[in-house]
Amino acid sequence: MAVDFVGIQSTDHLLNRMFQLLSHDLNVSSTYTHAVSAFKRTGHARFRRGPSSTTGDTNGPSTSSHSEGKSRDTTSFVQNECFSNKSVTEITTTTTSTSSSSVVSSSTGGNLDGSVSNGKQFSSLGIVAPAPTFSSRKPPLPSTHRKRCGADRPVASVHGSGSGCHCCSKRRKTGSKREIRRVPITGSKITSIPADDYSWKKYGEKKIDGSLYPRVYYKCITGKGCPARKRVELSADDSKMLIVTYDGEHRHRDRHAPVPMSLTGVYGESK
DNA sequence: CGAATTTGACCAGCGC
DNA sequence: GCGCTGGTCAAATTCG
Repeated sequence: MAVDFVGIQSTDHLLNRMFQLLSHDLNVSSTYTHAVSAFKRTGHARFRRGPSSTTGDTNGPSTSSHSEGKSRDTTSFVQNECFSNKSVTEITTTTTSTSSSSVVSSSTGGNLDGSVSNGKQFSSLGIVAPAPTFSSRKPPLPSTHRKRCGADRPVASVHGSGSGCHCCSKRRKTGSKREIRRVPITGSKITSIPADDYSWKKYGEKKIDGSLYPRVYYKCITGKGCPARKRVELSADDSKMLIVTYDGEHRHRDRHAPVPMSLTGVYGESK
């Protein structure tokens, strides 16, 4: 579905426009409104301040540089719906590739996602509302800042997978356990996101080529060093369905995080 | 101040 | 071999 954004001149305008389009599709008007409100008011770092030099940068995204060459990268968006435990279509596969054709295996009430933080975390999943890109953000990091894949590269400390450096283990692993679930978007309140069996921390979000919706990445923080990951995205062929892909196996005994749900998120991860 | 989230940048796998 | 793209990192930001 190609969306023509020509003529959109402000963030509000853009949001409204998106709202109109999406309301058509999803019939989520009230929820979306709610979401937008939340989006505007709450959450951490939802909006970033522009560079200090941008006093009164009402021009919005300085067309300039912001994404330019790499516009494909992350895009912020607004969540509109929450998810219900009911009728979760669970598609389980243990695959070796990335695609997701699959077979329905069961429906467990398993929740999908967002288990971590009372829905805050889910602010990102759902309807895409192209971000109010207010600033150009931080300047490029010095090349020396980044860890490099090489002999001197630290072993995946954050990932905790303990196997290889962070980047060497990040791509399309073949043979790794993968489970794909399709979950309907049926909720009515963005704050009533069901808890998952595990605690997850969002660590990234990416606009996927060919998809209207960004993909959100989570890592398991239930157990220290657990390599399990999951990705959440809206189904391309059915905007009312979410696709939750679990990657890797959990390496801990407890299914639930040993921390109060209110303390979800980064737990023990050091910077 | 710590926790949670956002998001630009980086990097390697993969397709052509 | 090169370019594209998905996956990840981590600084920046905001809120409780």
